[in-house]
Amino acid sequence: METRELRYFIAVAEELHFGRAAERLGIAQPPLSRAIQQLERRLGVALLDRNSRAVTLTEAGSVLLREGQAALDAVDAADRRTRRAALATTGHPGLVLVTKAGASGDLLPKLLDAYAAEPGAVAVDVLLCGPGEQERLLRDGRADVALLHRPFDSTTGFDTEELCTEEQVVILPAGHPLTSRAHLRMADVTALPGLPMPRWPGPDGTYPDGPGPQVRDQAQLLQLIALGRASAVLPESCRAHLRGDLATVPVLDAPTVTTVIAWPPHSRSRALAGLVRAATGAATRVTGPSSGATVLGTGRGTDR
Amino acid sequence: METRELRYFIAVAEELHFGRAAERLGIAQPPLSRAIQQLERRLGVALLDRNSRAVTLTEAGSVLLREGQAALDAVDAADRRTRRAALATTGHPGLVLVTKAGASGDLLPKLLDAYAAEPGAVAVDVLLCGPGEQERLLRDGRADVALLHRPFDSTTGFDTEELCTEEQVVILPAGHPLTSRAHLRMADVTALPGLPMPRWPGPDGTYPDGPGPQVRDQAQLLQLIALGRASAVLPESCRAHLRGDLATVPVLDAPTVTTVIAWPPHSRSRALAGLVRAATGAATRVTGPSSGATVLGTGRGTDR
DNA sequence: GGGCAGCGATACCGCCCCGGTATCGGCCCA
DNA sequence: TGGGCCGATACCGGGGCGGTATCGCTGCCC
Repeated sequence: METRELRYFIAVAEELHFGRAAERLGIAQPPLSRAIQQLERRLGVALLDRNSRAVTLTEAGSVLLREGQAALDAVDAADRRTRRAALATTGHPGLVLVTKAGASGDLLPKLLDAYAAEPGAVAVDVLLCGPGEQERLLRDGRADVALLHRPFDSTTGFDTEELCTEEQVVILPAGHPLTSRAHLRMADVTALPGLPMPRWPGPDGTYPDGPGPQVRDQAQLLQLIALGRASAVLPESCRAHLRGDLATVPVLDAPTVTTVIAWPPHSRSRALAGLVRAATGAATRVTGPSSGATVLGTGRGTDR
Repeated sequence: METRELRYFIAVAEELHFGRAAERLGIAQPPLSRAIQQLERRLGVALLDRNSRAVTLTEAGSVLLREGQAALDAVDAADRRTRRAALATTGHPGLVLVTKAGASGDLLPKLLDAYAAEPGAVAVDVLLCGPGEQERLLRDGRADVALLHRPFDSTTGFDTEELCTEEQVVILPAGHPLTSRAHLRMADVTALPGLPMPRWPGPDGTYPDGPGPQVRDQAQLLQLIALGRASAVLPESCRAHLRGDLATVPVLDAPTVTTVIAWPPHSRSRALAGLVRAATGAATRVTGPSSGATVLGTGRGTDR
């Protein structure tokens, strides 16, 4: 199976329309029809049902859609990481680290400084993105390593190393009555009158229905809170860079947030290994030597 | 980048010899040379150093070797799983479960029975393989789901669900002096005179240097132990089907073995989800409802 | 109900690219 | 210095890819 065939099939499977898929691919419709037929013939599998007037996926077709997307991501990753590895010897962007905008406020600079101080360190580009986008970037090679936050981000499919854990606090407008309290519970803050929790976009970029303002990043969120239009529960480290018109109160029963460093399990480059080592070192220095940073490697036993 | 180019490059990168790589690929050498040159030109990256008389990988080349192998595995997986999905509607092998030969003696039949009893269950093929092979099979689509045993198997890159945990025992020839002991420690069994631990093949199929007989599977191992040529530490569940000429003694400080069910994180087919559900159910019934089987899903939070 | 529009399939054609054979050029070794 | 090994180059033939033109089918609408 060639990647060209996969790209073609995925375009048709997503559009469910040969004409639009061909346009998206920048080719004419007849070669696309023929390519899909060839793919089906070579696989010996019907991928699409063409009851004229409607194209639908068969069971096998939806399997190929999911698996093919993963495969194309892997091919893209190979391309991008190879290019980056070549540039790293002469130019700059040796590694790309991705994290959510606004998160890990003080950990990230410490981590970067610690790695930069290592011998043989390469330049690290930092990529900031919205929630839920990191996994995709890591999978298709636009990033090499990510800072993820359990339990909000899924870490499945990646190697991870824990860096630190923290409690969460609720962010409120300065002067809000609840800011006088020493601590709160989730039940106190989930349905604050006039201060709904915001809505974040899903993986497809659309917003779920419901109350609360739509936000894309943390800056938007904080501004809305300062305006008295929303509230939010965030890891306590966000207090370090908070604006003066906001206040925080610990939330006792909010889930603990664990920051982990994550990377694709097969790509154990020298540069990446160094960054991970620097990260765990920096984290132990932040949180104290006895917490954070699990050291147990991922080595296979010599046994069964 | 086309999969043909990737296959060609990987062949050359592994052989480090254009002639042999071409032979392995079933083509002549000149088209192969040209294809690699085109690939390098299109990427704008030198992948190989040809100091006549020796071909070596550049830094970028070794990145492409690793990433390309992962990408080709993903493409192969897409191919195989699509074919299997199509056959499942009419024919037999709906899911392929892989586990190490000899392991999970009583859990596996319970799991299969529990799943077969579910409505809409598809046929499950069971594939037995040697240690360390399961991850590869899962990655390239020859299997859909695996039973892995931490800490021996690496679970990185997969979604997992814990099924059960067990202590380990040492397997000795019946009549060995130590069999009279109620329990032992690792220090007692690592260097038994005349009964060395066996050597298992590495990922590349070769055996590490050192003492001890070479074994490929559990049957070979048990026969060697019965002959008084080896000893081994295995999970206690292996006692269920042990031959009469072998004896076991618990090893108190051997690492606890956790059996997990693992699958590629992106392939959440209906059939697979059913099998995982049946597996966790069967495991809770085996180990008691309060242990085993973590229920916490991998869902992304709506928050960041 | 017949014309029409939309959509995928088919037919045919030209060109590029892949793979093959023959050969060259450099290097090590005898 | 000649021979052998190995990768690169030159050149050729065929298959496949992509393009245009057209067909066949099916709802829809006047």
